[in-house]
Amino acid sequence: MHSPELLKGTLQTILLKVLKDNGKMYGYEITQRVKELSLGRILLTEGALYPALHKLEADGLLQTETVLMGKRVRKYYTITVTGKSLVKERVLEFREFIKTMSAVLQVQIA
Amino acid sequence: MHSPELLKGTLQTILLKVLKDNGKMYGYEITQRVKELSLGRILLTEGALYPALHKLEADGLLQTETVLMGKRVRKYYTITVTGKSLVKERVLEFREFIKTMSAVLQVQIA
DNA sequence: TTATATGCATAATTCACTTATGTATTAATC
DNA sequence: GATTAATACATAAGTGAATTATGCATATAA
Repeated sequence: MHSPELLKGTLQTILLKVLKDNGKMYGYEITQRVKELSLGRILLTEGALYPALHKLEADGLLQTETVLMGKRVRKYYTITVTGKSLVKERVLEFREFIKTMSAVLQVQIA
Repeated sequence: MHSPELLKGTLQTILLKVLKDNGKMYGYEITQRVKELSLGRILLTEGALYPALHKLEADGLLQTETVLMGKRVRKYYTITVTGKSLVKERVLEFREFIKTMSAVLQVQIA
């Protein structure tokens, strides 16, 4: 597991990117996908996940659709057009950040 | 300038690494060096810098020496042995974090 | 002489996160 | 058949590292 400190500020970007790449997903599914992609190193907590999703929805970056699976509720999230354009920026910004940090820490990346 | 969100959690690592690489330095000097290394993209604020330096000193990772330059006070910081071993870990941890994030965001690094 | 740069410091505030708690269904295990 | 783990959502309280604001003081440039 990574130090949670480093994760700060990356959650929105992660959520938007995963939703952009995987289409319609629900919260729990996102946590599993992120866990998988990160080889178990990023475990999203519910207390961070749901408020973040709600905020992204309120900001018009995601839209939702609630579905009843048997007796259980599932809330599916889809990225909006605005969300897609933002995620591009955010990922670019993250790459720039990595470059800058590599220069400051004098480390080789990749 | 980078989104300040991403910087969160990296300040201690930056301070320790810069001090490890450059030997004895004072606060203001560190801000200038980081600005230089980051090509102006990381501008450390005093409100973040000084409390962080004080904490690192309190934790035994840095040690200080106060010098009078004319009428002006300068507080020089040096990294301790404990600090040196920690900075190795932290930089490694940051590299791991980059790898993980690259996998999650599906971006090419370097 | 007035603004900018140098140099340190701390207090109030913000905000994204962690931790804790709550509710409920479904599947696996014993 | 009962209990545990996994699935699925949600919110509230607390934390802590940062930002913003403020304060003090010297040195240099315009």
